[in-house]
Amino acid sequence: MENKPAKIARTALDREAWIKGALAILVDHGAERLRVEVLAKRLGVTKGSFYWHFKDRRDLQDAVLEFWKDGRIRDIRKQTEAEAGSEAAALLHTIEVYSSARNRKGIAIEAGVRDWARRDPQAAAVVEEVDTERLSCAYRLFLACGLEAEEAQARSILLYAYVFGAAQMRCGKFAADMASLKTWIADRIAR
Amino acid sequence: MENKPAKIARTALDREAWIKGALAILVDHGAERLRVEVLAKRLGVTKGSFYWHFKDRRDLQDAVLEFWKDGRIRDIRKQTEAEAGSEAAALLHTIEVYSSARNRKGIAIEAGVRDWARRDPQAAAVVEEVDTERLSCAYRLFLACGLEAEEAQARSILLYAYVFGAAQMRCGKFAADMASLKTWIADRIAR
DNA sequence: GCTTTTCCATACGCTACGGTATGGAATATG
DNA sequence: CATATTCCATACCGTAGCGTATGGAAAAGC
Repeated sequence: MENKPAKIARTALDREAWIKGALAILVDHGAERLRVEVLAKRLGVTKGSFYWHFKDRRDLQDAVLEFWKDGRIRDIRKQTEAEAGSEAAALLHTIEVYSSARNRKGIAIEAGVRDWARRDPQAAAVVEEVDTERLSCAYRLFLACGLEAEEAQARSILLYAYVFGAAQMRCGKFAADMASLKTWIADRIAR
Repeated sequence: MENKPAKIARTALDREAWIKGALAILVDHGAERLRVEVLAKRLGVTKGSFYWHFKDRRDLQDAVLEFWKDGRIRDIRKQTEAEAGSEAAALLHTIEVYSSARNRKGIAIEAGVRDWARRDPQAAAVVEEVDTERLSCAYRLFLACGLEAEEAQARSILLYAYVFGAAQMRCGKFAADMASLKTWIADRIAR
């Protein structure tokens, strides 16, 4: 009936702290479970605090989406920076990063947002913006590799469809050694 | 000797009618919105009826998953039946069918279940069973095409990762003429 | 015709959650 | 020191949904 701490010394929360907590819930329990009171409890406060920082639940959701969108667009631009001649390597690197186990957290958030987008128009709009940006980045790299416009488009789509599809599949019982298979696949897509 | 008038004329509901209704809700609003009272209202009855046919909400969910699994396994086996020599065509046909707009309903249900599986262990188990069966079917076709075991595995995974990834992407703003791009991609995967 | 079984309605208690209203403690500010 | 602002707690209302208990009508069985 006590035991309030469970967290470090409480400093004042700001919007970003709430957004970070919201992302954690998104990962652990999905967008549907992103509830005001649940989030407040997670942060060790009550919803009285929440409604100080946000107008309502929708306000938080929009803030989370905006935060995610900005980060993803910054990231894809950084990942696809390539010096002349190293564009093919950048493509393989991008596939690696975006489907790597060491990017677990990012993939989990991605899955949560993408999942969210299926029922929420605002989330869908943000996902489409991010997807469009990513496809454009890959497209530029493929063009720089000397491909024709149409093949560059097709490969870009194949690249991202594979990456997101793979993250969603359960094929543990089908293939044991994923690593070498992924290498083969990445090559098939990018070269 | 039962008749099955669609909705208005009140005939006694059976388990399957509830399951079909549940699938409709799954498509329209997602697994999270698959609620007893909502479903009952959709079927024009009250939940008093529901609890006669099902023990509880979980009982319905399990029934829906079982129903879906059986259908999907029957379907993939049928789609990948191929006479000797036409295995490559069967592969292209499979890609076509599973990513086609004329399979809209099936894709929508698929998305709902796959989405559901992210938060529900029972759903996850069923999805894994279905995925494993599908991968095995594709794998057999690739082998019959003369590929080595490892490449057949890799292509099978690429095939399904692409199909499900594509269904999840929003690339309307990126590419206008999807049809020809999809043909190119299917070829890249299966040949 | 009477009883039993089938299928559904109604009513109830309970929990979770969104949003509001208001007070209160801590900190900053003059 | 006094006041204002910031940040959060508490209390409350309203709705949605789960599961149960019970009754009732209609069909099936005898």
